[in-house]
Amino acid sequence: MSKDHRRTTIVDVGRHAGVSSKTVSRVFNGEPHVTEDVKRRVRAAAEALNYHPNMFARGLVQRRSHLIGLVYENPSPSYVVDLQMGVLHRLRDEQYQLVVIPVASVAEREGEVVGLLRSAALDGVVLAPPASDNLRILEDLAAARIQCARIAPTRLVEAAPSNLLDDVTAAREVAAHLIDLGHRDIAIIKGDPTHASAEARLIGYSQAFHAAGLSIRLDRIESGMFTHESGYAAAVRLLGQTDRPTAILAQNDDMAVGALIAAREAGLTVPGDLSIAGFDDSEVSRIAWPAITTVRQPVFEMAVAAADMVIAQLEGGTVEMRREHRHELVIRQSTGPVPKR
Amino acid sequence: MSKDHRRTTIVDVGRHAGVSSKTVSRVFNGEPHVTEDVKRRVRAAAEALNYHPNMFARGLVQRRSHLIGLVYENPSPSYVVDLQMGVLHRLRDEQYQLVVIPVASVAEREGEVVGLLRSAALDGVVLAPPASDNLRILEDLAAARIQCARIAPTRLVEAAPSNLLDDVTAAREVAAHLIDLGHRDIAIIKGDPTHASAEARLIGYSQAFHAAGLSIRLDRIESGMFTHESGYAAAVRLLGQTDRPTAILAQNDDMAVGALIAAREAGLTVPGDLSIAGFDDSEVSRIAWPAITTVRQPVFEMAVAAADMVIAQLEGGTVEMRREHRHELVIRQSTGPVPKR
DNA sequence: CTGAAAGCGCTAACAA
DNA sequence: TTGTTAGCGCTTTCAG
Repeated sequence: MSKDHRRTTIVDVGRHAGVSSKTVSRVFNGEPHVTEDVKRRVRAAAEALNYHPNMFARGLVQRRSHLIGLVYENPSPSYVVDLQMGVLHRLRDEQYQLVVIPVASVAEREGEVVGLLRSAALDGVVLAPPASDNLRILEDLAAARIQCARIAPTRLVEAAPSNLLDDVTAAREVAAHLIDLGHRDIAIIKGDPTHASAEARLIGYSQAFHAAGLSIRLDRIESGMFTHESGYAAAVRLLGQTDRPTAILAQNDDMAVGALIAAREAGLTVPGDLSIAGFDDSEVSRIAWPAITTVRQPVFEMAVAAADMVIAQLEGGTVEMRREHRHELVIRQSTGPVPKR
Repeated sequence: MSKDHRRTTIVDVGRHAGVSSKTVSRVFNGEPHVTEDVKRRVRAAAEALNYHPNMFARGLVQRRSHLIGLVYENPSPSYVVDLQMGVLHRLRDEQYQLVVIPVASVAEREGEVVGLLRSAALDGVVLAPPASDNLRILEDLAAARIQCARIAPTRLVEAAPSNLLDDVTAAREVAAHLIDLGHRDIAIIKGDPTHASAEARLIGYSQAFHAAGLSIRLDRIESGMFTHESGYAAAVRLLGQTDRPTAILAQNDDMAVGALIAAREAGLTVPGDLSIAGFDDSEVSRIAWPAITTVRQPVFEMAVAAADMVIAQLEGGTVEMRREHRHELVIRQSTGPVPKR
């Protein structure tokens, strides 16, 4: 009755079409040396029998799953969305599917990550920060022969195909923008310290400060985690002080929005009383009011390029080992001249 | 040299541990009747040989990929994020991976969807709207023996495990809220008409209008696509008229935010000159300024429950066939009393 | 241009 | 408690 009647296989299709199973295989793999007539008959038979190739059997011999992973940590939803959309954009109309691999804390479980990828039989992965900077993961990946491409790594750039971004310069530019507006007392909300970009951006800020002859005050640096809430909390701490800064540099847009809300609750107008700048140019920076001054990071484009690099490796084409992406200062309404005393 | 030296298999592990391959298989599958000592030896051997099970071989005999798909259309990023986070939350620490299957237009390619799932060898899928309402897809899924669970379907509720939401009542409640505030001229921005919820919400609105003795004006209904931009465009059309409405009901939060921006550009204050309400309670509704009055749709919880239903089917447990989820009117700052003449 | 045989790495069913 | 045998459905040789 409910006996699991065997799925239809290439053998069935072959019999139905009057050819051998191997010929059916040839047709389905687009191999040459098959008569048009045979092709047609095989296709018709497959259609009639509702045949669908079995990925396991195929994968077992070819060692290919046609699955590509995207490894990321979770902090900023808007960043993750851009990332995914980029990879999916490149994968569209391509014979690959995307498996999402969120990792709670790459730093804490670097040893397990590749095991996970391996057990999912992924052909390749796109590594977003901070996994893209993790040496252990790169090594394990190589050992497991899983192809990869990296998004915004900050070191070991030659180790694997990389999509680079000049975080330091970008950070310097936003900071310089605030300084140009006359700000001298600028606070910083740092991102998750396990992400190398947190350090890189801090360096960029400090270069701008230095160039303007400003000294960096450590008590003006608060730590966040790239999340909305952490940005809010950090801003509350900064604005609670009696001598509050006149501007805040947040290391991403989500934290900048958090700071914006904290400022609003503290009765401060932005940018009248306080200027706020973010980083990323994610959707929230445009939706917020006032819209947030930020640095555009071409996340979508980097994700497209990374997916492209993975596919190129898989298909054996020529692989671009590094690609530089350009940032861009985006001045919106959240930054303005320093308030007069 | 670069000869692809054979991967290590259970046979190798068995030899190394002095047992048969079947015993190794037993250990790796946690089957009973294996001595502790043997287990230990096998584990050690596997470790020493850096053995990793081959998913293809396993899948070939067990017919299981341990892959679960999430099928959705693309309109609202915040909705998709909640959806994914919910499914991933349930899958965490579970032996399943998530494959994301964005479909540009379910209506246009309903015939291809299941073929796609099939070729990715998915064990089960979570269907988000509008796929969750698509009969053809449900049928194909059944034929392909792919388990599924649905998010917010509006019909054929018995056809497959469903997570239900009372869209009509929810819509009626937001509309009633505006009417209570004194609004009599309320415009509507509809969502994508291929999503059944667009119709359901419109009906809810109209019931509230009717109960208040208001007639629904067709020229006050604009069509959007659930996207930010479409909401903006629709609002521009509505506000361009000389006798503009005093309130707007947008069928989701992204479109509400679009309307908010259009209002701002038109020099209108919200809610002073114009009230705006959304739908979903997605993150943007909280971030926007003023924060948007909306109806909370427990997307995350529905996604968790749907993933749970899929897993239950896969593991052969008892499967909940329907689960009702509660909405909640969330009043924020974007709605207020009707402006005085 | 097409087919036959062998085997990918694993587990189900049975035997010992 | 452990091992043996026989495939799962496909592709890779190698012959015809």
